[in-house]
Amino acid sequence: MLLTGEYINKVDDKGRLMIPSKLRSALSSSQVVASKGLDGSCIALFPPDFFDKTFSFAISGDDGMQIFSPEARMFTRRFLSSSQSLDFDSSGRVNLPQSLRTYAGIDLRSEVTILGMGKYIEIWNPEKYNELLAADDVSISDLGEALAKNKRGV
Amino acid sequence: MLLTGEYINKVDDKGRLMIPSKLRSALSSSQVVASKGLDGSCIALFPPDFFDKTFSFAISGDDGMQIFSPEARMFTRRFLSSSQSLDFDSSGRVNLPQSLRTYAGIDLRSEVTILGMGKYIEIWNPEKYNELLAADDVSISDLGEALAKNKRGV
DNA sequence: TTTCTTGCTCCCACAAATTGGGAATAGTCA
DNA sequence: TGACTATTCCCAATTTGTGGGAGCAAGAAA
Repeated sequence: MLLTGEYINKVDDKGRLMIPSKLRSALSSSQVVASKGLDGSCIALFPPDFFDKTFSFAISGDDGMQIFSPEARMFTRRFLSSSQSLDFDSSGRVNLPQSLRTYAGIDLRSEVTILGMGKYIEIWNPEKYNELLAADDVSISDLGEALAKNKRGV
Repeated sequence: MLLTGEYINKVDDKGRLMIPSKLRSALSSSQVVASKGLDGSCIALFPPDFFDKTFSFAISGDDGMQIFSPEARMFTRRFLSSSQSLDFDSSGRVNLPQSLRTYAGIDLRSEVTILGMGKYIEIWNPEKYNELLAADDVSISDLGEALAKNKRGV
């Protein structure tokens, strides 16, 4: 099921964040893998099976040869090493690790923007998120048109 | 069946909006997908199959490779992440998510303009809608002529 | 003009989601 | 080793969401 919707929630004073129930039920898993986001300073949460399928090529690869690839090693260092799996507590909250919170600029007791990105979730400091949107002011319509064209071309 | 007509309805104090029965019956579905509108700050409601066909290319697909496209990620963030599917309740109401209401400037207990847009529905803050119309005062006839010419050209 | 039907609004009750706090466990430092 | 701090887990209270129903209004038919 697709993860969609935009939500604003607050990190509590223990570093816990409530994941909205709509996202939780779309996840159909009591775990997520948290890591640095691919764009800018945010936190990404992946369903475990999607994470494995999508990123594990960098470390394993069927033949195990990726260990001789400098790019794969760098990707691992910059991205995979920051990832860890998190469990939901009985109220649907996850404990965001200190290191990722620092990376994303998310303090205790602060608000965050939670984005359903289809296959995964992004968690943003609201100000940083707005900066990202403002930095790139192509209209939604133009962006979609370009993408659709590109897709047809491929 | 085409979605047509212009209606004024009121959002109730729980954020629910009655969709006029003419639009509901033209939809022939007990669900819609709500998202940010493509022009300006409004809410768009799409029949689910139309939405999937038209927009979800950026997030669906089992290969997950779109996750490595920065453009696809940006499109997802700006447009798809705001989308959620909504069910009609037994009285023909849908619950407009807080984030979309904020985006469109629609408060609880306020009036909205509902537009049948052929394949989909737009929901506007009436003032913003009037501003849009006023800002772009090309005649309907000229608009139609330009569109028709464009179509032939392609 | 009256009656009937359908759509709409408002209100209430139940269910689920969310929040906050407290107890227990694990970890750290002196 | 003991005390202190941090972390995890769980429970209870509150808030919010959801669905249903009654009543009103508007329009159609007789």
